[in-house]
Amino acid sequence: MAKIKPEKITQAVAAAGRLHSAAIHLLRRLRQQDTASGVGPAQLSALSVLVLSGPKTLGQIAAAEQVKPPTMSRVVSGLKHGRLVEITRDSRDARRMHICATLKGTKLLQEARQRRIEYLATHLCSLTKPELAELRSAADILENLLLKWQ
Amino acid sequence: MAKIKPEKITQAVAAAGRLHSAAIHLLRRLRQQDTASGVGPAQLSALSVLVLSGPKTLGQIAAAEQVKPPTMSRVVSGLKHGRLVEITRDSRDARRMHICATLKGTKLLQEARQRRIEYLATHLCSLTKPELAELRSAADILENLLLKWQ
DNA sequence: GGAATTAGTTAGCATAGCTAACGATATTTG
DNA sequence: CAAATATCGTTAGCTATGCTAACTAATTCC
Repeated sequence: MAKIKPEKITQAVAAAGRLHSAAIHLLRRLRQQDTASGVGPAQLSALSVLVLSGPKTLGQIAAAEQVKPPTMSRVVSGLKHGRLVEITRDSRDARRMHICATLKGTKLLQEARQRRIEYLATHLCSLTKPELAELRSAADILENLLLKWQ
Repeated sequence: MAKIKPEKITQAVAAAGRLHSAAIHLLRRLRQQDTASGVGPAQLSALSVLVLSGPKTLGQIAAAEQVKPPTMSRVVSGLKHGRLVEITRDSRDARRMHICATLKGTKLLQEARQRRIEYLATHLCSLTKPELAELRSAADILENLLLKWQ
């Protein structure tokens, strides 16, 4: 590990505390919009993986959601029961399953996502343009960092 | 409602989408650090309200956590069982209870928070100073907005 | 062919969310 | 003052989501 200036650590800790708090409070608000979707948070989140990144095996979704396979097994079972996903066996490896969002599932997720984004965007409109640009840029920096750190 | 330029709405929606995604991915990472605390997420979060904002009634914590009273009743019961909070009756209104973090609860929360913040700060150190400053500023803008919007 | 590994499931437990219904206490009102 | 009403919290009972341990089935490795 490279040596890091103490000054930078101080700044990083300060930024971390604020980011942490802001992210928690933001998501707590947006979560309220999800009740309209009629599916639970875990199902909605798993569905978003499928819709945004295409078909996956059960293990892949579990890894993406940072959850153990038995948990995801039940979540997927719920999605299947609601006809939000379709499941096919892998022709080469019969242990694996390919899980794919149905049209109904895709629509449901996009509507849920739109509710969250519109709700947030409405409130963001009370900011100035430079503030908005700053938020967008900060979100990009953070997403980029998260991609790297695993 | 005041009229808003279409251009601004476009910017707001773009910022909303990125913020949403960044916040989700960030908290998903940080959440992993909490297993070390030995208490569930709802208990930890309720405890943070008490430690950061002082003693509260059950209804106040429920409102702060955006949860219904029966849910918070059970969460507080768990905290009490773990001796993380202390409960006293209101002398003026016997229906109300004052819930207060114990020393043990305060320590536990501060350690849990420190694990999250240190973990995040370590990774933030790979950013440049201007990027760090931008993140901090964005978090401030967002927190300020969240305070107002209720 | 047999052992080890891998993918997913089942069983059983704990935590957390909800609504409905209840008890106890305060407050308002006739 | 007494009765109706409102408020605060709990209990009961449901669903959803997280885990580990133990299992089945399929594949891969020796």
